Amino acid sequence: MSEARRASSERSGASPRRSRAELRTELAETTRQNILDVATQEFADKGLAGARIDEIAERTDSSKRMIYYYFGGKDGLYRAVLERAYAGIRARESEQRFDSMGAEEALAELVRHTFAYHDEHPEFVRLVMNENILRGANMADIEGIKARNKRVVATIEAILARGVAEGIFREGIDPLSLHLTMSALSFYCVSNRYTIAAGFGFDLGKKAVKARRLEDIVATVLASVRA
Amino acid sequence: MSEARRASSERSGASPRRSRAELRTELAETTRQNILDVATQEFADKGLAGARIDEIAERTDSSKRMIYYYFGGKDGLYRAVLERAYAGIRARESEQRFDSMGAEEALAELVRHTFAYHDEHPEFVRLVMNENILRGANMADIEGIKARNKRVVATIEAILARGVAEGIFREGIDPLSLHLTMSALSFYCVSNRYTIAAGFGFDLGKKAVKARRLEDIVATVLASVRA
Amino acid sequence: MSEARRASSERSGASPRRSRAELRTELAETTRQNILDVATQEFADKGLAGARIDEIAERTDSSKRMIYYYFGGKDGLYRAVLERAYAGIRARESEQRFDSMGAEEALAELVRHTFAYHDEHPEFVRLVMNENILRGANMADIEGIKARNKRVVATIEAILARGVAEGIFREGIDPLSLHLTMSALSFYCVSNRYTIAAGFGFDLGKKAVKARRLEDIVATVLASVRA
Amino acid sequence: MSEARRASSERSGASPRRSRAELRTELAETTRQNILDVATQEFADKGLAGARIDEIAERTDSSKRMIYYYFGGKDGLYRAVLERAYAGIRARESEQRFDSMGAEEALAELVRHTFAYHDEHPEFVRLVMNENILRGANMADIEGIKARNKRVVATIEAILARGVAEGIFREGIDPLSLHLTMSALSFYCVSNRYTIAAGFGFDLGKKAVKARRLEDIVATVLASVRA
DNA sequence: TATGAATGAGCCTTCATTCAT
DNA sequence: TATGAATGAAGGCTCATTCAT
Repeated sequence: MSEARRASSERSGASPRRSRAELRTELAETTRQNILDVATQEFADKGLAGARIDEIAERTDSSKRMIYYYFGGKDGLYRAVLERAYAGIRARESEQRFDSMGAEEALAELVRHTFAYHDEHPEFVRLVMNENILRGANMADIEGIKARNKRVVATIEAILARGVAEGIFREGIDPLSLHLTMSALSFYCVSNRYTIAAGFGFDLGKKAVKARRLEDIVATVLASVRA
Repeated sequence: MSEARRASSERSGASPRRSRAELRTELAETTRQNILDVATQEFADKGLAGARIDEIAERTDSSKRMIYYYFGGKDGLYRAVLERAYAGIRARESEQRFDSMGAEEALAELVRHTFAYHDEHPEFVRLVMNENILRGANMADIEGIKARNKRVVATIEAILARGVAEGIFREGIDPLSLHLTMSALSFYCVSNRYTIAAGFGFDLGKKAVKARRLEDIVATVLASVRA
Repeated sequence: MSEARRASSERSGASPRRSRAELRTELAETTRQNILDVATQEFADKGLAGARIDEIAERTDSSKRMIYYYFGGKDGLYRAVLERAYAGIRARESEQRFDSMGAEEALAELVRHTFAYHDEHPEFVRLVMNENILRGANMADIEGIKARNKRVVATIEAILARGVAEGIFREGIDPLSLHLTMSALSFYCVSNRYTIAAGFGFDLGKKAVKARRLEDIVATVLASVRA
Repeated sequence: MSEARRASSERSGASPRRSRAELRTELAETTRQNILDVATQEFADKGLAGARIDEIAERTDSSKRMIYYYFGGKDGLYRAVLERAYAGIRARESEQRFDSMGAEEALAELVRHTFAYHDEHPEFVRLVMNENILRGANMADIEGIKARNKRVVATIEAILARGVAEGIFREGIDPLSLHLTMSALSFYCVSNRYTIAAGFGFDLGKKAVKARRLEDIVATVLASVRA
């Protein structure tokens, strides 16, 4: 049993008896996820145009035929990868709760969380970069993305409202604009890591460098909203 | 007369008499620049892997063979394009003078200038995105890039110092970190325009939207340095 | 049915039932051999640099793509061709038995056999010529070639020993040197056929001319070893 | 002044006064010879198909244009190279005199001379190999080659006749066949040097190995004619 | 479902050769 | 005569995709 399949089994638990149909479905799902895992790495690494179906297939536990069987082709696979990547960030963010904190603390936490997500998921960042290279050609196919984003903006809006009520935030701040600021500052640290390193000798891959930068980002965001 | 050739003629002036060798050299330079112009668009549009030599050649005033004659191959052409793109931003920034303004005004101007450069040169932004996809593989070949960046950081440092002297800026602000903030906020508006549009229904391609966003960015940067 | 496929069928015999995998493997082997057949002719005809992959592919029962699938590229194909050519001469020579004859008769037979092999396999001769033009760049990759040659030299050594025992051969003859003499005289008749024809009006392609030349070669070799 | 041109000047002597036309002719001849020198190396090294006009031009004291001016193209250059190579061996052999020696000594000398020429002119050997790969396509264009060869055969014939008169050689030996034997044994040591080295671990590039082989060849040839 | 074999279109590159000054 | 620039044809190779068993 391959590592991927074992991991999948554990994930799904080892319920003693399942029907054949169930097992088949689970196997198929395992195969799908395994392909998506590999494809995510490849597309994130080299972009859509640079990735190779053959290479993806080879690093998979299954075969090239399965890619076509499950995803129809390279583009379909890419779309599935992109969709799952967006689903990932959605899942995570929905877990977060900022209601119990003060507005400033909540906003700082949100910045830290945003930064961390980008930092821990460079493959997501790189997929988004690639999708922008493609001028967002596949974004329409992704369901629920606007809904999720609205929730994020609403979260920010709520925090801003609390801050205004607390008398510590300015009024009239556009929550979407603030979201873009937070995203831009987080995204850029990952997306442009290599040209920054080459251009400034400033390596954002290093933990300490990253931590310092994060604190500057938090300070910047907070400063931008303070009354 | 193609745009490229006209540009070249203007560049060289209209000196009444030139030697054969000079004319030949100029013609060659015209060809080179024309190829670079087209290649810049293509690489910016589709990335290194996605661009097609055939397509570049076709849109050129010369032929595919000339690309190999002057640039050795696809990679060589890409490197030349990247290098010229960085040379462009360097040339422009060196023209700027902020000495005559007050610190706050100077910083605001610098932000606006940075934003404008990115906005007016999406091909530069996209080339940098692509180069980051390639993990900066070709950055080492670009001369003078660190020197230019040091100058930019020095400019910021000077403004910060003036602001501290004027009593309006905080002390201890890292000029490189501030530069990254300014760059990130400007870069992101161009680089992630498409996923932002699809994800938020927020079109940063529109003039008014862009202007509003710029003012938020200026405000954010200023807020981050104020005493 | 193409010649290559028929040959393959005969080789594999006509066992009534085979598994799918076996059939697939056999089909693949047929394709491989067919490509090698055609490529052998082309490389022998025009050398490595002069041969054209397109032309080879066209004369094949399969396609250009398959050449890359099985052999990786032009060089890989050339190496496979060279290896099979050497394997061919090895297979044939191992069949020969000279033990039952007198030493002189055995040596004469060996010369005739060597001559005949070169005569009947001009493509082998021309491949070896080409490989020498390449300064033996691909010889290292060919397995078993030294072992085979040692056997050939050992055969000669045995014949020489018998001849000495019979009192008809001189002592102290180097078997490798004698092998080179036999090879040179045989090889040259094929390798230099065209310049000999043009230079002397002496056509070694004609049967009678060839036969006369062979007898001179046999006589020369025998004379060189006689006591 | 390039090395080649200087060498040429010295060769032609430094006669105090020459007309412009003479000088121009000499310069042209120098250019021609320089191109031929370089082309000989390249064609001998890589064969007609493997040699590159660009590379030849680059290693020349003049330019690519001159190759086309003087030789019409790649094929014309190749033919000129081949012709000059044959002219070279002709020039050298005509210097030889064997009349003053005994028949056996003369024959041995002729063998040694033949061997030495091949050994010292591997580029000639390799050009002939290549020409045979081309099936002698360019041999018809070479003038005087048959005449030269007749002279060589006549020389052998004369030596054989003397040997018969001396009572030491057999009657009825075909001088052309003997010439082929001598040529084959000499040619093969150079032409097949690389496959011999790889196949037998026997390096005919080494002086001592070569000398031993030469003595075997001399012995073989003499044995083949002895009464 | 799964696998190795096969495919055709198209990509990057190179070549011998000619042009323009 | 000489030189750098230019060219079209073709060469080697790779890609995403489909077939056959």
